[in-house]
Order: sequence, then C-alpha cells, then structure tokens
Amino acid sequence: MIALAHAHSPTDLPDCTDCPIRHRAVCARCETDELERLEEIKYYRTYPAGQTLVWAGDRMDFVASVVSGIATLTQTLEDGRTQMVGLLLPSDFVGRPGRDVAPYDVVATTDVVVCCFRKRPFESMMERTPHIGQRLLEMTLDELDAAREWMLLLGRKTAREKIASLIAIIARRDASLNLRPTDDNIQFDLPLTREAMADYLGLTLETVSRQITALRKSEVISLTGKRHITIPNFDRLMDETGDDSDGGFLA
Amino acid sequence: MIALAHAHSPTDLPDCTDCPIRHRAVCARCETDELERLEEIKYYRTYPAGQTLVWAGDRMDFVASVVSGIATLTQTLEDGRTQMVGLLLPSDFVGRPGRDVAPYDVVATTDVVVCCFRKRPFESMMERTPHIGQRLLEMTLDELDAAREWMLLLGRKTAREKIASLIAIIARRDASLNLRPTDDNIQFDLPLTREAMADYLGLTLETVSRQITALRKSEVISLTGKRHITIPNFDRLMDETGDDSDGGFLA
DNA sequence: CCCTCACCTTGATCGAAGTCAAGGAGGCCA
DNA sequence: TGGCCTCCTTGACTTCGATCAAGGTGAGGG
Repeated sequence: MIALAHAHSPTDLPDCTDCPIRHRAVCARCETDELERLEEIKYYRTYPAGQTLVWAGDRMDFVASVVSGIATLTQTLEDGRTQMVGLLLPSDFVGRPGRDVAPYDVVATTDVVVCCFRKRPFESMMERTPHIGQRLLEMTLDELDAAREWMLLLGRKTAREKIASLIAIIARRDASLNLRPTDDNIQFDLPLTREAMADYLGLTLETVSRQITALRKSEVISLTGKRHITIPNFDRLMDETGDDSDGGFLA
Repeated sequence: MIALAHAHSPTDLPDCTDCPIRHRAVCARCETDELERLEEIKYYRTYPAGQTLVWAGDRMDFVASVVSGIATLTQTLEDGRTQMVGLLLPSDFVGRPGRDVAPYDVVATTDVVVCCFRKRPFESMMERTPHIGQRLLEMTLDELDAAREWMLLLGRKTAREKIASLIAIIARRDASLNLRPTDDNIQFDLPLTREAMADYLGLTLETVSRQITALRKSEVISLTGKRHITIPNFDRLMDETGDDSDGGFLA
C-alpha cells in the first residue's frame, strides 16, 4: 500500500527499521530482536518493468515481500487465455511457506524491488516466531476477501461496472497512499495497460477501451492522455460500479 | 472434506477426539491438552437445508467449523445479482478471528452441523496456541488458491467449460471422499440445484441446464434423473474443462 | 526529424449467453 | 388422487461483449 516516494537501490535499504514497508509487510509485528534475525536471512532483488519474477510451475526457493513497484499474479489456460488473479503492491507477500512450486506467473508491471528470504530459513523462523505467522494469516485473510470481491465482479458485473470498479479501487488506493480524502477531483495515473486491465477484468482490451471511452462521454471520468484520470464526482463513479453504497473493496 | 457416514445429532458429538473432522479442521494440529481447552468453549449447532446461518452485515460473535453437510458463501449486488464465493465442506472454517461483521451470507445447502466457538475465547486461545493459527493459515492459503482458480473460471472459461469444471471438481471430491480412484464410471449426485450451480459459475440457470443437456448429448456425462451423474470417461470430461491436463483444482 | 513500435481507439459484424416465456416432472400434503 | 409446489427443460428472441480489421497517437532511437 505504501510506495516509495523516491526509489531506493537495494544497497540503500540495509536496515529493516528504516524499511518503507516495515509496518505493513509480513514482518509488521516483529520485535527488534526478531527483525534482527530476519535481517540475517534477507536479500533484495530488483526487476525491471515487464520482467517475469516467477514462472508458473517453477520451483521457488524463496518467499518475498514487495518493497516498491507493482507486480501481477496471472494464470493461463493452455490455449493462451489469461486471467490476472492478484495485484501485488508494496508490502504484499509473494510465495507460500511449505510450497515448492509456483502456481502462478508473477510479472513486474513497473520496476519492482522485493525483499527475499530463502524459503527453508524463513519456514524455520516462522516456527519460532508466532508474530510472523500471525501477520501472514491476517494478510492472507485480507487477500481472500479481495479475491472473493473480485469473483463477484468477474461473475456478475457488466463491462461498464467492471471498469468503474477498477477505477474506483485504484482511486481509493491512490488516495490512501497519498493521504488525500476520497472525495472529488481525484487524479491519478492508471498503472496498467488496457491489456492488463482486460486480463484483470475478464474482458478483451477492445471492450476495456470502449468502456473507458463511454465513461468519459458520460462525464463520469475525464482523461488526460491515455493514462491520467480525473474523477469529478466520486459518488457518481460509485453509482456505476453496481456495488451498494459503501462497497467495501479490494486491497 | 470428510463427511459423516451417518448423521450425528449434536449430543452424539461430545468429544473432540472422536470428531470426524478432528484431523482436517482448524484444530487438526492441536495436542490433547489443547483440545481439552477447546472442548470447554465449543458448542454445536444444527441448521436444516435452506436455512441461512449468517446474514451478510450481521454481527458475528462466533467462529465455527463445518462438521457435516454443505454450506455456501454468497455475495449479492444491490439489484439482486448473486455470486457464490465459496463452498463450505466438512472441516472448513466459518468466520474470521478479529472481525465483527460477516461479509457474506452463509447458507446451508444440505442439513448442516457446525462446531462453534465464541469469538473472544477463541481469539484469546489462538494467541496462546500457535497450532491453531498455523492450521488456520494453511487452510486460508488453500482457500485463496481455490478462489484464484475460480477467478480463472469466472473470467475466462466458456459456459460449457465452466459446467465441465464444476462436474470434474465434484467428481474428484466425491472420489477422494469415498476413497475410490478418479478414473472411469464415476457416479455421484450433484449436491447443488441448477440455480446454485449458476450462482457458482456466474451463469443463468437456463444456461446451466442447456450446457448439462449438451454435455449429455455429447456423451461426456450421462444423467439419471436430474441430479445423478455418471462419467463414462474422466479424461474426456477433463478435455472439456479447458484446463491443461493435470489441472490442479479447488478444495 | 522522421521512423518504428507499443499502445490505444473505433467500426463492422458475429456469436455466446441472457432474457422472456411456456410447459414438463416429481415430491409432498390434503 | 389430485393439486400444488419447486426444480428443471426447451424454445424464440435479444443483447452484450468478442472478434476481425483498420487506423491513430506518442515516446524513443537512429
């Protein structure tokens, strides 16, 4: 949820106590001494935008936290149809203790920095450190809620509602990120291409494009360039999502 | 995953050590002494088929394990469109420690027996008993995988593939339940109405009905009555699901 | 400066699934 | 035994989003 205002290179991030995701990641509940032990087994990796961090089916010998940037989890059917099943933001966790083989592709959407832990040491650390397991449970339950919200969207919403929902979610996230209120004249850049949005929403990229145009023509949103969005009236946008008024939504 | 061969009434189930879900539920890893403490705060409830156990938005002052029967988790949009977001089988967990308000409706599909724990005592027990949290984490991660598999189905599969996938999953579950091999001439009863299947698959009940008929006409399945299904050739069915050969699937 | 390539938009057409409507089958109760 | 129910099937028609196809836009590199 928290992005770096200015990108750090791995060597700028030696110390967990200064870590930008310290209070949100899997290590959030750790005490200083626990953090010190984590520090010993961690290492940073960076990936440029577009690169695949993990291929579905590959052995994974590490788990990791996203420190900065955005990555996606995607599944693919044998004939090439793909569905995004998760969006990884800073502090989100990659991998699963106790599992050897990655079930999804993990792809960097922007440049990404991750804080990795070799799986075995992390697992044994988890046994000794309930704080890690507790936090991971909390995060996993949140992700499960988000996945279920997304199932409702995929199964029952119209294309227009899907786009409106996605824009609302990104707007909310951006607002919370920059500590601005979620009201009117919110502005932000879409971090996803039309194709990635299509993969997220279970649509084609043409439909995504058409529905964005339609929302623009209805003045629910306005566009500057292809990616920069302004929301003149947030309630107006929420009306288009199909959710009931408050509409608790995704991570 | 394990159902009772013969239904117990609540009073038949006084003792955790004899519990049919002892080795699969949230208490699976507990030692005898931990079990004894759980025993003190548990109580059973039964619900007849069709009854709602929990309404979305209600306060929930308990968490629970499904002991026998099947229940569904569903979400509803304000105009009435509904999407099933989870299927609760024996040993599955209901509720979330640390949360007060239920986010989904929980409805009994068959007669259901649940083993309840008042939320506060359960939460404080969780703090002292890492085994419970560990097991809950494992179960939640499994559910998250299942939800993501389901997202792929909802977003990218055709109606025919959705139906084939659902039948395959129920067949697999039934086979594992009865310790029969998943090969040919599998037979079982669909535990869901056409409408419930539609809610699960993001379809209408008419489309479900038509696709079941179509699969019957293609001799991928055969029907006896409306609910009893025979699968002459399991590989044939798998070919219709759109998944790649092995196709790791849901709970 | 212009070319190229990735990304996006728009149009025309098609088809899968939704909608509306009618009726069948079986279980349950009076 | 007959008359509900609820659950399911089938048909006719409509519609939303996919598909196929053609171009537009803008950033970066030669």
